[in-house]
Amino acid sequence: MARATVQDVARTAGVSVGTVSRVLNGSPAVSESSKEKVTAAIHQLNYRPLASARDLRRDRTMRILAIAKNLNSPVISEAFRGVSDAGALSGYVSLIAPTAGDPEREQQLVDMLRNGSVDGLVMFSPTMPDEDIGQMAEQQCVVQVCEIADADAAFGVAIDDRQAAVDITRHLIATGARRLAMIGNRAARSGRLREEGFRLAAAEAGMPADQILFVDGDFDFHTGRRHAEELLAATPRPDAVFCGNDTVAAGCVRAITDAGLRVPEDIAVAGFDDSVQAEMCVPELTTIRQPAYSMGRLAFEALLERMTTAGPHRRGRMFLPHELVVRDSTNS
Amino acid sequence: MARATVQDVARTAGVSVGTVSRVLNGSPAVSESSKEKVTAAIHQLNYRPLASARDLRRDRTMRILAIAKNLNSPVISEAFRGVSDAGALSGYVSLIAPTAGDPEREQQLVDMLRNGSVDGLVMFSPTMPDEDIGQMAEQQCVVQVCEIADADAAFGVAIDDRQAAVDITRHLIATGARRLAMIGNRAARSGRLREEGFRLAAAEAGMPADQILFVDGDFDFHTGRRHAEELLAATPRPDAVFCGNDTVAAGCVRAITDAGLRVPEDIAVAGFDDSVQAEMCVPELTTIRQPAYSMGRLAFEALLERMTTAGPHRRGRMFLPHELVVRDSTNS
DNA sequence: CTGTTAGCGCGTTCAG
DNA sequence: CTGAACGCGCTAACAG
Repeated sequence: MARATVQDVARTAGVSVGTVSRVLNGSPAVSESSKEKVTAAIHQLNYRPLASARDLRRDRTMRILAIAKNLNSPVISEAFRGVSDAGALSGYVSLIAPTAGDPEREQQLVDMLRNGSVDGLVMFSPTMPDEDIGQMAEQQCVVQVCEIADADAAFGVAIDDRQAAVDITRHLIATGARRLAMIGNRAARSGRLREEGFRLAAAEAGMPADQILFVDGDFDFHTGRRHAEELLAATPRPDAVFCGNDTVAAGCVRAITDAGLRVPEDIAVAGFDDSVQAEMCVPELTTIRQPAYSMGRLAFEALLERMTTAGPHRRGRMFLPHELVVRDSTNS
Repeated sequence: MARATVQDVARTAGVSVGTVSRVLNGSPAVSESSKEKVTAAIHQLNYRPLASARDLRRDRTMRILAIAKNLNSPVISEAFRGVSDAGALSGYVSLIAPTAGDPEREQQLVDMLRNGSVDGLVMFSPTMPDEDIGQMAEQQCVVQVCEIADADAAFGVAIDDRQAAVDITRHLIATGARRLAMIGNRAARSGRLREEGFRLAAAEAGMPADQILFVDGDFDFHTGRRHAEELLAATPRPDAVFCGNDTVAAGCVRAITDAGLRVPEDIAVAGFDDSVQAEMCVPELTTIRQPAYSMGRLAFEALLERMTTAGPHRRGRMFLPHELVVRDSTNS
């Protein structure tokens, strides 16, 4: 049997399509008896309003799309949960899609906003240049989470990555670190900010910039492990390593341990994100906790504002407080 | 400025909407000069066809939706990558959404197929009863990956979880295990199958069923850790633990190590999935590798068949080969 | 309270 | 090769 339409429902219920539509949309202007007949017919025909027809008519979809580089990141999936829960309260369905860092795929997903496949966009780890995001944010319903582009028109919520890096680096220094190193990720904006903070805190403590080791890589375990091996070979050997995230830190700890050295006695290690990796690691990682869920909720609120109200919208960055979590991978 | 339509494009290009539409859809029956004028107008007006209107007219969306309990699972995200890549080759955009195990949210997402928001569904970890899936698979474009319902009309691709569990349990036994234990997850179908295989292999080796320890929990680190602590308190203490997945195994290893025992000398531990956790763990985990990416690709192929051809479709289960990966968490 | 009707923007006949 | 016109399924405005 083919798909039922409002027409079919109206016919079987013995009413007009207008009445069916009113029942469907919860209009109060329907008699009890009509409502019953329509409800029965809907049930009998197993009818569902066709999304595309409804969307076309209403000029909105009640769907939003989140775009991220990958879905494995605990921070992203937690933030998306916040987006999703907040969205559900306002009747929105939240979808997500990974780009794998491919600009073409990202563009295709972003186009879903432009062509009206979704009402709004939440961008987690954009590949496109800042200007493009700024231009998009000028008129479109887009918000950013975690990674915020340098664009005036855009709105984004994140933690202050630079300050968080300052905080955790200060902790390393306060607990005895003299020769600092960092395994970072310059491909990510947050990675660059963390590097900035790291260097700021080091300079503040009077450490000569040319004695600071820095290696660049991805946010993954193998990166951490391999790059830590490089650092171990340096002379003088660093006595503290700040890693761009917990997974990298876990790789770093692994390399140090495999080399027969102790964490934190020989080398202290700090991570970032307070993901489950931080607790899985031995020793457990000192790290920075991000309020990811709240970030997601707040991002949706801002997006909702853009989707439902005209005129100028909230702009700029919203920073949420982070928290230094001290565990056993650093000295006390 | 308001959104441009085909009308606007036609007007600026000095042609009819039909011609615009033909250009848009790559029809060969358009003169070169018309095509140029239309292309220029599209560019000038920054025009994009409205998805809902196009979907309504064409009666398809070229979008598919994957539904999973959560997005953090490495197997799921890898399988989704397979779906996504295969889908892209056929022009489909793949989206994914987590249910967090909430049946209501799952239903809402499944409804997106029924109301035509997407053309097809890939189900990873269904909450709904098997009959519902079977009924849905009867007429709808749905395929399953990893977790396959007991329903004739459905199609799904996975590994043979039971056999994989048999394989890895045999390995434990062959390398000296005498008192087996398992930390499983009966909430998941795959978890139940792995338990079956585990018990099968144990029985095959002549181990009395009442001497086999089993504890039930989620597929996460804390479950593994907490339940391993229980197992350590048992008398006699198990000398091998098969865990429902790698993350649980990592928790298990952690509890054993914290208790001052050695893995694998005192207690061997086996995981499942060959996720990155297996390599992060110390010692690295013996585990079962799933061809997740291929599973995703094949699932999409089957889905495509359902979406594009009428009549009866492929049914039943498709099992892909798994692989026992022996590392240091078990004896040799 | 209800029925009728006019589009939403697009793809696709069917004439020419 | 092109234009005109219809209708996809639905909601909302209007008339009763």
